[in-house]
Amino acid sequence: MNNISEGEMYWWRPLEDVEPDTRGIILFAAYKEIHSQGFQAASLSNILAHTGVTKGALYHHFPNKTALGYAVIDEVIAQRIHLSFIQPLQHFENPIDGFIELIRQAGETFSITDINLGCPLTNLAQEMAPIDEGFRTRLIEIYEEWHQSIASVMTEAKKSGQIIDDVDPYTLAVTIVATMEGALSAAKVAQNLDKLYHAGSGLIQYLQLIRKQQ
Amino acid sequence: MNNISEGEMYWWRPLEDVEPDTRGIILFAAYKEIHSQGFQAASLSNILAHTGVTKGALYHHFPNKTALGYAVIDEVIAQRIHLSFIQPLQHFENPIDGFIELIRQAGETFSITDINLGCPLTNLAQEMAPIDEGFRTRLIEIYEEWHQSIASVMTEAKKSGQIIDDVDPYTLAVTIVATMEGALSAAKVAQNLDKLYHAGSGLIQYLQLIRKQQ
DNA sequence: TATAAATCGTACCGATTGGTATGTATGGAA
DNA sequence: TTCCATACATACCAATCGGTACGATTTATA
Repeated sequence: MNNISEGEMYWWRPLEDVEPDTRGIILFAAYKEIHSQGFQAASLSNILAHTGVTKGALYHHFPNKTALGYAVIDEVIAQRIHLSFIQPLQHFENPIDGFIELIRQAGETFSITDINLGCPLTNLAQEMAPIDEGFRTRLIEIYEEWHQSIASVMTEAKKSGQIIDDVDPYTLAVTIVATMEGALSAAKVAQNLDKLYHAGSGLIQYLQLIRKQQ
Repeated sequence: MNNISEGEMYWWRPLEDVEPDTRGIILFAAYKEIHSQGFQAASLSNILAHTGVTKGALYHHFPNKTALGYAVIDEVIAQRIHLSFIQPLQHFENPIDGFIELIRQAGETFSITDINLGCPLTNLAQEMAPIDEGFRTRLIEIYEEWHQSIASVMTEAKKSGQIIDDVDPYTLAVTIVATMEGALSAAKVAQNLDKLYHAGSGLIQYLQLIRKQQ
């Protein structure tokens, strides 16, 4: 019931403790570098310096910087969004309660480091969507899956009479994600959690208001 | 009432038709370059190539690239946010109706170019807030003014019994801005206006629900 | 008109960038 | 043992970056 296992929300931490091969080392170092610096400002030299891997190894596993960026999305970011925000939806018995709990947990689980770095998905989307179509298609795919997952949960909730009739599930899904991302964005700029709490409780109020009273 | 004069919403267009001096030419070219490329990726050479101004002129008016970026915020972006989003609030006689109209007009006024480029405030905030404190302080100042303006309007609306009691004006303000920015962000990635409409109507529904029925 | 200050133009610089060329070490298949 | 692909390591490259030095020219002031 609405549980998120500990630590999954932390964006910069490795998800698994298996000893990674060279490719995996590069990939996660690139993820961290891109997350903190952005893709364009991400320096291959920095990645190599942090890992001890040489440039020859990097260009053996990835044809160029762009391909490395694509791999980071496909093999790191997509997985994290799925694990932290999409999978938990499936365990909701009541989506309104579930979302409220999800938002509350996010407020508690996010560290100030996470806030300052921002959501890796939003960061990359904002930076790279207008510039590179390969990035954009990969990123909208993640967003679309997220939207659809929320929408389907809300459709079920509507059928079972948990939320009021004049709510379009997909519209609600897009709105929820937009507000959550806007909240994280505001917190990132302010460098504290207050804005996150405010926008979070505003979103919770919205959710409470669309709940059908019986 | 609730009118936004035409064109003000368009982000890349000059606001006034006065013949600008060299400094003004550089400033607006820098604004466009930064808006489309981001600050770090913004190339001084590009700005010079687009304007015909030489590097000597640029470094006569601005000590370095960072100072140019600060000036763009102080003298271009702040003005635009104020004109497009803060000033219109003052003419609301009913803030709920006003906001709904503001959102509707935004949906009609924004061009696809505006959407693809994204909100200049959000773009800079996301990119530069974690990196440069000078950028960050300038940007949160704009956000804070925006939040406070909405909050004060909502406080009045609450006093006059237009919105329900269990609404905190400042919380509402942060939520509205977060949702609007998240909506623009989503539309930017999707490169179409659908997501903007969805998140917009979701926000409108929220505003309708906090309206006090009499 | 003389002088100083403001406003540029041009040429150059060191640093960093992503990318490449080429060498070497290793491990399994024939 | 021979062979060959995989997996690196090292050295180098052209391009671009922000920034500076300094000369030239225009404008304001006295």
